[in-house]
Amino acid sequence: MPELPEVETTRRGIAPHIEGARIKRVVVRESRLRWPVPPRLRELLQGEHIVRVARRAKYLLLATPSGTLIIHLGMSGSLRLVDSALPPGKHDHLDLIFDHAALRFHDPRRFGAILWTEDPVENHPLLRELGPEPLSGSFDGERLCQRARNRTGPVKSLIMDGRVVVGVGNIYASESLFLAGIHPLRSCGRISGRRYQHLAGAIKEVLAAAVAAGGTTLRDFVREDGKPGYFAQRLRVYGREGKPCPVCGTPIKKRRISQRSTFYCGQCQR
DNA sequence: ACAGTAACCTGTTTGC
DNA sequence: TGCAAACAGGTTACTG
Repeated sequence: MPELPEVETTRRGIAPHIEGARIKRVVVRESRLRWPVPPRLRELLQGEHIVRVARRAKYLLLATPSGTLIIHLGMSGSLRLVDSALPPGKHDHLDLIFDHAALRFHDPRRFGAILWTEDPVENHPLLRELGPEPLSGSFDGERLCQRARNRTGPVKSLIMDGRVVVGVGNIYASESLFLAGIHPLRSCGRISGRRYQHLAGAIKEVLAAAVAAGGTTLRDFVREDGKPGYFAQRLRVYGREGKPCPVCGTPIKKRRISQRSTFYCGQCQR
């Protein structure tokens, strides 16, 4: 589910409600997520207050004075702000209960994660090797070009590699390549520097537009208030197999590239 | 060192 | 209609 725009949408939704708020209680109903929820999380968080809600790649970082709660939404996770009296539903695995509301973590597939660290969060093993933020100045065509050297394999895999650039998942990879006019199967080494600049620009453009629309809801992504994101209506190729390319009308193709469905226009993308 | 892929889960859709 | 297989937005850990 959630790629960078969905995680950023969630961050923006919850931050104003929980920054500065004190955690009254922690309820863990299911600790078997991607990794076990830390057994001592209740004691660690009880009475702490949230200093800041940040995001790195697809990780949400809830900073407290004693450490940082790291939340990943996996494929099917979402966070909602609810009345703490609202009875939990199926797959509502964890609540952080504040005075005025509860932050509720919901994740049917349990690929998500909730972790705790007391070290500087950027040193955490999961965050340490990550590439630049796509919407920051440290990501550009030159970086893509550099990381494409000595690399074989399709360009789609390059832009989905978190060590190259973070936040680009399966939907936005297809969308960015369409916008840049590059075929997803094109080999990394067979793309000019100029085209890599276009691609970097396309990634920024697509992600920024998706953030502005509140993310993409395909089936189960919801924002903190339970509403969907509206970028699905603006997808040009993803999920549109057989439908006309919005630019040239040629039917959109679908292929599997390293086990992931990939959508593109065989006419516009070379 | 790198690239490809199996594995982690549940729910929904597709195909026979 | 029913059942099984395929597939779904992510990422690590393994294999070769």
